[in-house]
Amino acid sequence: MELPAKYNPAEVEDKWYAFWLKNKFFHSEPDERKPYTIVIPPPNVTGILHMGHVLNNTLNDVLIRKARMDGKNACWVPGTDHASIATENKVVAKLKAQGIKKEDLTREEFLKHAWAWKEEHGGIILEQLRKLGASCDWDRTRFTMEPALSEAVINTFVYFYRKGWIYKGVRMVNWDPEALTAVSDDEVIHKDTQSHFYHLRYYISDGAGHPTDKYLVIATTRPETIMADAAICVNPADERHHWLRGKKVLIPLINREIPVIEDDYVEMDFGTGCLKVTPAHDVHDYEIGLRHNLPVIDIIDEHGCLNAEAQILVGEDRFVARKKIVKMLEEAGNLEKVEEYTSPVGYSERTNAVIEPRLSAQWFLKMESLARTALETVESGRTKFIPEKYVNTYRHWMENARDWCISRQLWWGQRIPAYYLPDGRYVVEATPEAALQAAQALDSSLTAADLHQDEDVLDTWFSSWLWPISVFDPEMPGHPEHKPNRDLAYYYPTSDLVTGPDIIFFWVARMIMAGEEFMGREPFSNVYFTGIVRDKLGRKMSKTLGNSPDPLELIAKYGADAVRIGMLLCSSAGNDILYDESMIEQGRNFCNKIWNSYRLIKSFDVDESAEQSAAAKVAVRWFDARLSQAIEQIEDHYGKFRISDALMTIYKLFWDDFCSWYLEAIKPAFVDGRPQPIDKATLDATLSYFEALLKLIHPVMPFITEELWQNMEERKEGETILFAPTPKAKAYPAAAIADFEMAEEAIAGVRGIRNQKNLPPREQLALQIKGDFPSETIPVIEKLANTSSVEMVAEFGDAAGVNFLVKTVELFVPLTGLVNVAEELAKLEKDLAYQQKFLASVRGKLANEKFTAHAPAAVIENERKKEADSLSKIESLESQIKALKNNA
RNA sequence: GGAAGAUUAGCUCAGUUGGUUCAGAGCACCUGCCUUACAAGCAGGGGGUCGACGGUUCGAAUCCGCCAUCUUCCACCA
Repeated sequence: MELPAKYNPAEVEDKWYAFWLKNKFFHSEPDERKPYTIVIPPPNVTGILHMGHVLNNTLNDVLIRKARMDGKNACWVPGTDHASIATENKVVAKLKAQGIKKEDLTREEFLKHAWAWKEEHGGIILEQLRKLGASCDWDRTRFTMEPALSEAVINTFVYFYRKGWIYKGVRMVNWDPEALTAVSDDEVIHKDTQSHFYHLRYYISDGAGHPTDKYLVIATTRPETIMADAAICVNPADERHHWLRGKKVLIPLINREIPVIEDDYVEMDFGTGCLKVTPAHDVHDYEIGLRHNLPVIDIIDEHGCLNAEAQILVGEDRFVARKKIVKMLEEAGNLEKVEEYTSPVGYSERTNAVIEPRLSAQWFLKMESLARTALETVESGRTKFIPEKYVNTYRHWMENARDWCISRQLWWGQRIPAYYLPDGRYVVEATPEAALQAAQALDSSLTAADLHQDEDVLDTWFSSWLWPISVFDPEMPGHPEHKPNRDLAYYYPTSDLVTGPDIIFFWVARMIMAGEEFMGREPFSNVYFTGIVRDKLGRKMSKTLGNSPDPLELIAKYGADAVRIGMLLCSSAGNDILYDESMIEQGRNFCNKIWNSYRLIKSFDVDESAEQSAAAKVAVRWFDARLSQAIEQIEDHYGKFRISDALMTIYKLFWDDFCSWYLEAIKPAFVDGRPQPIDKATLDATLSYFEALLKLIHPVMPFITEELWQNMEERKEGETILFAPTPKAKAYPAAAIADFEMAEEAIAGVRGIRNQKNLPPREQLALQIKGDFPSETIPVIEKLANTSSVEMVAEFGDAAGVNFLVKTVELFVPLTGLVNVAEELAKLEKDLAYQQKFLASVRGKLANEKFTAHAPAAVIENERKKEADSLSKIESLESQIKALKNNA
């Protein structure tokens, strides 16, 4: 079959992926081999593939394919996350577009819509991962809200509740008025926001609720909350305000009387030194309120609008109310001044709504003990972080972990298994039946209809923290006495986790907690943190900027292998990825290079009786060694998770060493316009090298390698490169590599002269070598430098020509009539000057007694060698200069 | 405000315990080539005071101090 001159990925990718699937090559079952396990960071069930996924899953796939070829039982478990807030938002938006309001639906009706949405959009992203070549065990696909995994979540809740670590409490939470739910501290993003600082006058009350003419001034950014004020607070040490002791002041506009109190919390030099205390709408104010027994007056409803408690502006949105009340205050004479002010404001990570601190009843999980254990897991090195710097971040968070607010006021998610009795007491049980039984133990007259389940669902992370356990054995979480099933016993702990540092607390830390709690050990050995994919200007990829390319379009345009290469080329661990499409072009070019090298090899005619040429013999000896050397380097890189370095090593091995040097050296010559046949020994060696290279690059480029590997020879039914063992390094003679490098430099020297002198490539040159040179490599030099003769000589004679050095060996190309003596002299003298300076510095070092006294022997030895080399080079340069002058 | 990390070629990054001729790689760039696998290619080439200053040392890109700039994380003074 004739191979086209360009590799066409579209034709081969689907074919081989289907072949892999049909043969269930990705499927893993426990056996006697060593397991290598990865659980996918589950993408949002309704998400679509973006560049971050491409990076993450390419890395995952490289690791899993490498492990598979290393003979391990590789298992990559895929799945999706129900992503409660994100998904519920999408469903609400979709319903809104259809004119349906969530509030008009019952919980059951809404969930029906949500499940329908999930059925329609869920799993798209998993299909997309196949295009990328991800070798997931699709038979093991999981979903965090599938029945078994939901049960695991509920059991976990019950478990921690019984343990006394889950409690219900009224707390100031971060309220997202758009998603209508509390979100955790970690889901709030603080951004500096331009706003105003309003200075307001509060008049002192005469004791009967009437203003006197004395007043104090407070500064606030939130004038719309004054109706919820419970006090004015000053620092007890602030003498400016001592006259206010025991006084009461009137809230502007509504004239409610509140006391002036004193608390150290107030900074004297900030604002006016007077703080309005609004316990219902500010975390710190709430704490001051607790200390001083202040009433909590809640004037903002769940949508962020003022409620009846506010008395004025009832029903207005908080930001509208702010504008209106400023005007009202101004008219009433209470507005002293307005300053421009930039302050940090919390935004919801999900909806970008301004977070409203709000008091509400929520469920919490105590973190103290879990965090302590999980910190030890990482500090002891049982779980390693790559790069290591994230251990610091992790430690800091773990040492300051606050209790985890696990309830969310949503419907899409696992509903909290707390059941309320009519009298307000509640029971926590895994099922309604168990709950009824428990409730009847409290009050035997109760029936199922009397119980009311908590309306809230659990934070999504409360299910994904079980992921490395629940994907294998969902009965394990919450049941420490349960005996792990076969899968869990075999695959847990997983090997490596590849994820972004942005979810180190959300997910990584909590998986470690759950792993330690339920399995008694870490969930993974290594966590490889990728960077964030940015555009080439360093900006985050976002829909609004439109700087996020569609990975599927890229795959269609360049091929999946090229996209994978492109992502890996610009990614080193822990650094952000500045994505640039030219990287993917480079990947495509590499595919093409591999493709064409194969076309060349395939074009060889073999002559069984032919002798191996001298050049081929040298090249084979060298590449054999070079391959082993490169394999050692590649393994070393993989071992340190330096994936892009491993890739670059293979890339150069393939392109530079194999194509540019080896193939050029063994390529049969043309005689009378026809290529000569190649000898069998060389062809066999070449094919074995090519196959080794395919195997080495397969984890990164699965498609083209399978295509060519299958094309190389007739393979058995169901045979695949996926399980071909990773090539192993053999012991090799270092001299084979060093010798060939000398030849490479000699060739490059001749080519350089040709280039400089504008000599046509066809014109043959002569070459003379003086010194200790590996003469067996001469046939390669003759071939690749296009020389008519290469001789080892004792002296160069007196012909005109150009000299150059390889290490300390002198080489000479006679070039009668083409040499510009002045130019050559200048060049030589420049080299000489450099060498003399270099020699002087080396000798200076050696003459320094402190150096010879302190430096290790090896270093001194090396300096002496430098000195000798330099001397010999100087001698050679001087003789060249002399010869050139004589010649002129 | 606190912490961590970064700063090396035009760009993205390596550079391990201070010592090989150590200042590197890939891309980009420049010059010459449509040479019989590949112009998505071949051959050759230029390019950096290792952020600034000071210190330790026989010797510093590497260790220490300080400053500058950038990134991220944590906290939020109304």
